[in-house]
Amino acid sequence: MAIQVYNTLTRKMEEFEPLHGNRVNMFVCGVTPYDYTHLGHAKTYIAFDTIAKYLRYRGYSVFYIQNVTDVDDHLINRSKETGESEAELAEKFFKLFIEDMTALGMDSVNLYAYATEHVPEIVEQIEGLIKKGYAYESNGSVYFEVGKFSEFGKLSKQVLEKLRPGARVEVDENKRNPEDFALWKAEKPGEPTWDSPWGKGRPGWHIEDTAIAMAYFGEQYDIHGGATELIFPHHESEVAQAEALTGKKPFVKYWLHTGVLNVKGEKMSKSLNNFWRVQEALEEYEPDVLRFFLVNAHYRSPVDYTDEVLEEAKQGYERLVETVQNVRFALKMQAKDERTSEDDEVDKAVKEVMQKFEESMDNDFNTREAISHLFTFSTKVNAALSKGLTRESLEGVLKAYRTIGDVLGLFKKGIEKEDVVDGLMEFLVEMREKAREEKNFEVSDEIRDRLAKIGILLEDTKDGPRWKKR
RNA sequence: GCCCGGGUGACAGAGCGGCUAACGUGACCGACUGCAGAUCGGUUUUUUGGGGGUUCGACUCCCUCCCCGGGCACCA
Repeated sequence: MAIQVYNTLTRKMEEFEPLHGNRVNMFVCGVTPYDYTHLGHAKTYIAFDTIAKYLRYRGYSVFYIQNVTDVDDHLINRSKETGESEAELAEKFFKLFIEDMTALGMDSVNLYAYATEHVPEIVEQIEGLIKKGYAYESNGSVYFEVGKFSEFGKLSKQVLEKLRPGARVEVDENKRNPEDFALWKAEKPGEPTWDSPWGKGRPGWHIEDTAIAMAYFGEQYDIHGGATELIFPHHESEVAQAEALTGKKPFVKYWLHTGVLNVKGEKMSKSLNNFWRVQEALEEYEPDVLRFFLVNAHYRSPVDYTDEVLEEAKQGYERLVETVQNVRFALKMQAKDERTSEDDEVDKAVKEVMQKFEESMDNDFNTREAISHLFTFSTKVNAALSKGLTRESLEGVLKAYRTIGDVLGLFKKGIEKEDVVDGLMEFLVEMREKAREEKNFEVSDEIRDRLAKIGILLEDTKDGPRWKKR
C-alpha cells in the first residue's frame, strides 16, 4: 500500500508518488528569527520532522530544506528597538530556534537556506517575471501583478474579486492594483539593502521561498509544508510566482498544512501575546513529553493547549516509557531460556504493531492512530511480562519501540542504557533489601523516601527491586 | 461579506455506508504488595450540534440552520 497524503491543492487524499522515483524534495517554511520559538512553531516543525522521518523509514531519499527569513519587517523593527543589527538578531534567534527544536528531537532538515544568501537567485527570478510581463517596476520596487495570473486563488480557493471587501490591503500608490504584492522593496533609510537592477533594496516576503526551492529542486518539486495560516497569501503567492515564471504546473505536487496550536480557543501567536516559549515549556516538562503531546494529534488538526491536556500527555507518555523500562528490567533480571506460548503471543503482537503503525502512518501520517496501537501493544507486553519471556522476544519488543520511537522522535531516554550511577544504586538497593529481610521497614522506607526526594523511584517487584529516574 | 476546517462520552480525541463508536486521561472495584509504586483484569457515561433528504440501513453521503476555530494581503 502506498502512502496517502491530504493535498491542500486538491482538497483530497492522494496517493503519494514523488516526481523523481525515490527522491523526495521537501520544503517547509522556516522561521523569521526575530524572537523566541514558541510551542505553536514547534507543532509545525515537529510535524514535518516526523513526516520526513517516516518517509525515510519507508525508503525515500528525502532532501528537506527549511528557509530562514533573515531579512523582513519584524527583524528591522526589532533591530531598531534593541540596537542589534538584523544579522546579529537573526543569528541569535536562529541559534535558539535550533537549540529548542533539537531538544524536541528535530534533526531531519538537510539544509537551512538563508534568504540573504540567495539574493542573486531572487533577483534573477524577479527579472524573469518582469520579462514575462507578470511583474512591473515602480519607483525602485517591483510588484507582482496578481490580475495577470488567471489561476490566482487556486490553492486557497479564493476568488480575487471577493477578497477585496474587508481586506486590509496596505495602501501604496506605487502599486497598480491593491492586491499586487512586492517582489522587491526599494531602499528605505536605515534598512539593510542589496544591489539590484532596480537600485538598492531588499526581497519581498514570498519570493525567497520560490527562489530557494528552484535553486535546489528545479522548477517543480514534491512537498511544500507550512501551517494553515500561510496558505493565503503566502503560499498562494508562491504558486503564482513560480508558475507564472516557468509555466510548469503544478509548482508543488503536494501542499501539506498543519493545524495551528490554540490557547483557550484562540491561535497561539505573538500578536495575541498568549504564546508559550519552548524554553519555558521545557522548564516544566520533559522534552519527550512535549514532543509526545505534539505528535499525539493528527498534524492537520488544530490542537488546544491547556495544562490538563499536557498533564494527560505526560501520564500517557509515561505509561509507554514505563513499559519500555519494564522490558529492559525483565531483560536484565528474568529472561527465560525456554520459549512458551507467551513468546508466540508477544512475537505476534510485535508484528501486528509494526504493521498497524505503518498502516496508520501511510494514512496521511496519522500519528495519533499510530500511537493508539502502541498503547494496545504496551498492554499486551505488560501482561505477558508477568509470565516471563525469552531474551529474543524481549529484544523483539524493544526493537519495535526503538523503530517506532525513532520515527516519532520518542523513547530515546527509555531505551538507552543507564549510566554509572548503576553501581551506586546497586549497593543502596542491596542495603535496603537486607533491612527488609530483617523486617526493618523503618530503614528500608527511609532509603526509599530519601531516594524519592532526589528523583529516584524505587519499586519492589516480584522479580526483585528496581529503580528509575523520574 | 467571502474562502477553508471542525462540532462524537466527565475530559481529550480517532475511525467507518451495516460489526462491542478506537486509544488515552480521570473516577471506581478487584488481583498483586509489609507499605508504596508499577502492572494486569473489570466497571463507568455517548442513538456522534439541530432539522430535513438519499438509502434496506447514516456518526459516516447530500441540503439547510446554529455554534466554534483559521484565513482574507503581518504570522509556523
